[in-house]
This record gives sequence, C-alpha cells and structure tokens, in this order.
Amino acid sequence: MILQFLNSHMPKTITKSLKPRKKPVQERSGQTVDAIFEATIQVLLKDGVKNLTTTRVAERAGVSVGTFYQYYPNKEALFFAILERHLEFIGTSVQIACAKSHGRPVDEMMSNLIESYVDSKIKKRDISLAIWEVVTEFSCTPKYAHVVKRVEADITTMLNTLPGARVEKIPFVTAMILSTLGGATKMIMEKGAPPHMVKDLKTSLQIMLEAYVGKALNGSE
Amino acid sequence: MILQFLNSHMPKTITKSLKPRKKPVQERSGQTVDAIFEATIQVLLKDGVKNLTTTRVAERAGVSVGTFYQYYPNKEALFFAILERHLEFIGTSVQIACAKSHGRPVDEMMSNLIESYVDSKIKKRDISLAIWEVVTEFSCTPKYAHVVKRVEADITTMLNTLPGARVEKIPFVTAMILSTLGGATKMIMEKGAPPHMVKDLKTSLQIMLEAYVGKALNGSE
Amino acid sequence: MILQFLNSHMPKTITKSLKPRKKPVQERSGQTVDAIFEATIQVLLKDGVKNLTTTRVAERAGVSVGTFYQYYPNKEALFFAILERHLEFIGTSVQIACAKSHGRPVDEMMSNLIESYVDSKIKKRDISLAIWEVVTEFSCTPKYAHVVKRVEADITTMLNTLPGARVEKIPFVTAMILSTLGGATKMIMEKGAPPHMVKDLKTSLQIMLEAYVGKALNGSE
Amino acid sequence: MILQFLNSHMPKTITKSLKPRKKPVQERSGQTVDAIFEATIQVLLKDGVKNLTTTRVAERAGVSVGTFYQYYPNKEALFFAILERHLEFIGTSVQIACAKSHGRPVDEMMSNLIESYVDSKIKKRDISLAIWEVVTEFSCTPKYAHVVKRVEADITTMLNTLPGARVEKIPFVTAMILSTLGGATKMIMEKGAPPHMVKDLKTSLQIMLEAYVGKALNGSE
DNA sequence: CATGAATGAGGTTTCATTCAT
DNA sequence: TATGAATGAAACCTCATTCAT
Repeated sequence: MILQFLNSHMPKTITKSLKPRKKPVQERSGQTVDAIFEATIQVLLKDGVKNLTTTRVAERAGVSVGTFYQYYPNKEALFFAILERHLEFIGTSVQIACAKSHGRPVDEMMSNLIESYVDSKIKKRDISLAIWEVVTEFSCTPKYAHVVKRVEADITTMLNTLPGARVEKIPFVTAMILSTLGGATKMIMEKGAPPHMVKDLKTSLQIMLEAYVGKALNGSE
Repeated sequence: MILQFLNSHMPKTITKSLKPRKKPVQERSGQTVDAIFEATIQVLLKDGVKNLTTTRVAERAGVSVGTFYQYYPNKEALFFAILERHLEFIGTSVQIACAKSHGRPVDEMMSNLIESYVDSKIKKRDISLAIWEVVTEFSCTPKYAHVVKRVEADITTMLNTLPGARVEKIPFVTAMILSTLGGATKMIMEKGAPPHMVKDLKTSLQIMLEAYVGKALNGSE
Repeated sequence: MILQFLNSHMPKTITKSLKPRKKPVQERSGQTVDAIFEATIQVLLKDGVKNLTTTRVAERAGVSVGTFYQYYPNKEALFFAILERHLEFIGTSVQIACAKSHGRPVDEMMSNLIESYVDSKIKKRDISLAIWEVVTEFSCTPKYAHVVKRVEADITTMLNTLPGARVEKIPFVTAMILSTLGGATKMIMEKGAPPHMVKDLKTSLQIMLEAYVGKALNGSE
Repeated sequence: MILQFLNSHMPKTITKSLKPRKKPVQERSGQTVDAIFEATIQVLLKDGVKNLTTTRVAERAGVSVGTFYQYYPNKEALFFAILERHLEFIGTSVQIACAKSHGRPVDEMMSNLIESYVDSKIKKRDISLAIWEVVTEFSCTPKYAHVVKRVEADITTMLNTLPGARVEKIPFVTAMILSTLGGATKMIMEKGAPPHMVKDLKTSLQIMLEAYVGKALNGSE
C-alpha cells in the first residue's frame, strides 16, 4: 500500500546522510536502538508525523535527545530506517510469493500475491499506518526506488511466465496491480482491518485482479 | 484518489476555526482570494507542504502576510478551503454520473463512474497532486466526512438500482470501488498522466470493476 | 591590524549566504538594524566571540531573536556585515592617504600612511578590538580578500611612484608594511591606546618604515 | 607571533583547573599524552578550533574520550598545555639569544633576536598556525602573562646593556619589537614561509629594528 | 483594508563531560 | 585504566501569528 506512491515526482528536500550513525557494539546500545524504534512508531501513531519531534521520541524511548543523535544523524534518518525496514519486509514477502508462482495459472499467481501482500501489511498494521504519513511527508521516493523496483521486478518476472502473455503490457499491468493492492489494503486498514473485512478484501482483490490480468495480458487486439 | 483516505482514523490536531474570515464582497477581495489560492497550489507543487509558509504563499500571491490573515484565520483554514473546493468538484462530477446511471447495467454504471472520477481528477491534476500531501499532513478526515459520505451515498444509491443486487454487500463494495479508483488514478497521475496511460487506466478499471461488481453483488454464495 | 591576517590559509567552514535578508523599508527597521549592530559590538567586547549568541545579541538590542533573523540570515552574516563595514572604513582612509602621496618622498608617504591607518583604527577602537577576535574565529579570508587586495593595491601603486624603486620588491615590501602596521597598532590598542602611546607608536612606525622602505626599494644589491 | 597578543585585555572565560589530571608515570601514559597532543595539532590544522571536539581529538589520537579526560580535566586544559609548551619553546630560544647578546652592539642584538624568534616559529610552523586561532578563541592572556613577561624581561635586560640607552623608553621599545616581530612573522607563515621569504623577512626585520632601536634609545630629545 | 516588522515558542542539533561496565 | 553510551544544557534558526502604522 505504500509501494504505489514511491515513483511519485514530488518536491524533494535537501538530501542528508541517512545512514545510522553508530553501530551498537555494547549490549546497552542494542536496547537503546530498539527503544527508539519502538517509540517512533508509538509517537507516529499517537501524534502523527507533524507532531513527531526528536525530543518527544527520545522522551518516550526513555533516553535523552543526545542519545537519539548518537544513533541517527537526523530526524529523516530515523524515518528512513523505519521505512526501509518495513519495505524490506513487504518486499521479501512478495518476492517469495512471486517466486513460487512462476509458471502457475493466473488465479494462483494473484492469490499468492494478494495473500503475501495483504498479510504482511496486516501483520504490521501499526507500522503500516504509522509509516503511511511519513511517506507523503517526505516525498522520499528516490531513496526507496530500489525497493519498489524490486517488487515490480518480481511481479513482472512472474507475469512473464504466463504462457502467451503480451509482454509489452506487463509493466503497466504490474503498476495497476500494485496500486490496486495498495489502495484497497490501506482502506481496509484504516477501517481497523477486522478479520471478516480482510477476508472480503482478499476475495474482492482476487476477483478484480484475476479478471484484469487475464484479460489485459491476453490475446488479440 | 483522495476520497479513499478520508475515513482514516489518524491523529487529530487541535481544531481551530476554519471558516474564511471574510467573505469576498468587493471585487478586489475576490481577486485576492483567488491569488492566494493559486499561489498555494504553486507553492505546494514547487516546494511541498513542509516548505509551505504563509509568508511564502502571500509573497507569491503578491500580497502581504497581513492580508493573507484577513482572508484565512490560519494556515489550516487555507488547506481546508482548497481541499473542500476540490472535493466538492469531484463529488459533484461523480454525483451527476451516478444519477444518470440509475437503472442502467453494471458496465454502463462503472463506465460512467470511471469517466467522471478519472476525468475530474485529471482535469485538476496539479491540484490533485498538490493536495495529496496536504491530506496526509492534516489527517483532516472528520472535517471532510460529509463529502466522502456523499460520494459513497451516490454510489450506493446507484448500485441499489441494480436488479437483484445483494444489498448487504453494497457498502463494502462501494468502499472497494472508491479505493481502487483512488489508488490507480493516483499512480497514473504521478507518472504524469499522459493520454495513452489515461486511456489504459480507464480500460483497466473498467475490466476490474465491472468484473468485481458483477460478481460481488450477484447471486448465491 | 586586521588586514594582515586576511590572506591566511586556515580551515574554512561551509559557506552560507551572507547577504542581509531584508532592506529596511519602514522607519522602524533602520533603528532595529542599528540596535543590532551596536549590540553586537557590545557583546563582542563584553563576552567575546565565543560567548556571542544570536539570542544574546537580540536581547541586548532589545529585540527578539526572530527580529534578528529578519535582518541577518545567520550569525556569520552578522559578523560579515560588521567586518565589511569596518574594513571599508579603513580601506577608504588608506586609499585617500596613498593617493595624495603619489610622487612624494618616502618619509611623507609613510607619514601619511601611518597617520591614516593608525587614526582610523584608533577612532574605531572598540570595533577594531571587537572584530579582532571575529577575524580569527572565522578564517574568513576569501570573503574579504577584495578589501585587502584593494589596500595592497593602493600602497603598491603609491610605492611605484618612487623614483628608482626596485619594482620587483614592491609586493613583499607592501606586505611587510601592512603586517608591521597591524601588529604594532593592535598592541597599542590592547594597552588602551592612551594618546601619548599613540604618538609614540606613530613615531616608532615612522622610523621603522621610513628606514625600511628607503633601503629595501633602493639601490644596488 | 603569539606573544604580541598575550597582554591583551580580552574577556575571560570561567577559569577551571588547567592542570593535567595525571602525570604520565607509566610508559603507556606518555605515549597517550603525546598522541593526544599530536592529534590536537592535526585537528586544529585540518578543521579549525571551531570544529575541534574532544571526541574528534580522542578519535584521531586512537583513544576513547574517556581516556582523554583521564589526562586533561577539560578541553581548555588541552589548549593550555599546547600553548604553554609552545611559548616555553619560543621563550627559551629568545632567552638564550638575549643572554649572549648582552653588551653587544644593536645590530648584533637584533640579529640574534630575529634569528631566534623567527627560526623557532618557523621550526614549529604547524603548531604556530594551529595555535594562532586558539589564542584568540580563549583570550587566555592572564594565564600566560608569565611567559610573556619573561620574554619582555629578557629583551629589556638585553637592551639595558646598550651603552647610553634611554632607560625609560626601553619598555615601550620592547613592546614595539615584539609586536613587529609577531606581526611580520605571522604574515610570512600564512604565506607558507618559503625559504626565500624567510630570508627576506629576516633582512627586513633587521633593517627596521636596527634603525628603530638605534634611534629610539639614542641620544637627545 | 493593507502592510510588514516584531514576536517567541518550539524544533533540530551539537558537544563537553560523566560514569557504569 | 580504558571504554563509549548516555546526558542535557544550550546554540541556532523557523514560522505562524499579531498589531501598530
């Protein structure tokens, strides 16, 4: 659900180093990093990006601002870290699903894709929602391009194993699939993602995408 | 494309009066309001929400900050105004499309809906993209609930005219339709919305939604 | 006394815009700018560069930090403004002295130069001392190069009007003159520059420089 | 070149203990102290005082900050140590030169003084330049008064051995000599102190000071 | 009504220094 | 002793908003 926005062309902010500043070598460090991470999600969920300040994150993490800056060179780096980890998570999940769908019929492909995407999102619902805001706040597209590209590549490759697929249409179809997955999943999560809705969501997506991919990549024209 | 996010459950900022401070009664006033409006879009597009300051907007609009605050009680009110106007625009367009689709077959319903939604978005592509950031920035949901509800109502009513539709499923289906429309359209706009893509987008949506609504509201289970 | 250090080669800091941010258009502004200027000198004299903070300057000037930043984009710009004005002052004074010494004998040249340099420094003793620290703090050489070059050029040109001067030695001699003037004048100012000392200073410099220039630019070797 | 500023009247910072915390008794300690010392000079030269942090110095010295603070109670103590050592070096060199000039003619006195001063500065050019900034940063005058006084005393004593010297003028003349030496030498070092310039510098100073001392301490008036 | 100077709370970030391991 | 994680005061700077002119 985030993936769809990452090829956006929005205004960029000046780029700074986003690399974590320090590798935790002592025992204590690891805990601190985790605490900050956790705190960020909570603050994001409770106050929104606009009200997330480094001070507040540090406070909630139970450390001082100084400590915060020992691990992240700046606020954006924090967001970057969270986003990256999350995207990596989704990406991997999707990748596996795609891999095992090679050569399978369309319905199975879509089913696997939907399952992996929706489930990985739902599993990290808090982070997903928290991050959602971040993505737009910093139109950080270029920085995450690689993760998106990777997911696109996975799907593209999978679709290519469909016999008789119209290759030139695959990229567009991939984009449609991702944006549909994204849009609908986000909506469900905002409604609280109760199990029955998740089930309906998957069924709905299955109908849509199966029909779509089937027709779009098929045949004549 | 914005509609889908408006039932979000995100953190609220302190609510202030969002009513424009002064009704444009004189000729000049109208011009000023428009100038500010226009300037906001431009600044949004050029610098992003994060770098939008009231001073900058005023400058670009060719007036002083003081004047700005004569027309908007605060920054949020400005965003509110822009969002509202935009949503109103989409809403009306969709409403008309739904109205004239009453009693028509599914494919025609979807076709009309897609046309109206996509076209009204594309027509205001700049504003759409500019606003996108704002929507997340202020999780202004509650304030726009009425506009979203209205669109949902329009679609729901329309779907109700389908003979034999499973009424209890209509709300969910409506939500799916809207989020799909939203997700895909946004994606296309971020890619620049070249005409051929817009055409493909409409075709794609038609396939998906026609198949989806047809199956989802139909029959047995 | 400051001039001598401006061709230094010390570490540079990242360059930011040093241009004043706003031209005072209202009456009030002018006063504010002056107040800030005055306050800076005082803070510099009382607390030293190290303890000069924008807040402190603003406070002493009787304005808020915000106001400060309306006129100077950053702290360095403040220093730049003060330095530039001061150097301009000395530069002009020296320039006039050099101009009227063209074609005159060495003793008169030196006498005019010493008078103009020392007097203009003494007249602004507070600023001179205050600025002294600033110059070293920011090794801002490159930015002021033009003023130094200008003074060097003035002296060089003047020396060139000496009949039979060994032209190739003039640049070095100029540098020696400036650094001697600088070193000694600074010392006297730090001792409080009581009138009798200023007199002795001038006499001493006259002896040194007259002898030096006479021998260094003359004759055989 | 630093000496000239040490009778300055600049603002003081809160005085802390500047004594090294621990005498290097073990072999290891000595190495550590040296490493820190060396590192400081390098950082000073590379980044300037403003960017010198205790952490950075420790890093470059290959030790931890903690270790740093085992040897220096605070940052200022570090600067103090470096300055003191450097001044001691110059002071001793000048002292010897003065001692052996007792009773000699003016030209020899100046020649010895210039040689010793300039050479000892040049020999430690890096340190000299590095320290330069520090001197102004901390207007640490009072703390070094003794070293300066000592040099002044050495010169004064030497000048007193001049037959027929006007004793009451000696202190002022001493100050002029020192500030001239300082100003000119600094200038040359900032230009890189290439050998030929150093030679010219010495010649120039010889001319100036010989003429100056000769006339200033001589005769009638 | 318009102007734009002034405000100041609040955000980000740095760095000297301490102290548990 | 050495380490380096943690601290937090304090610096810089921004920007929404007010109000005298």
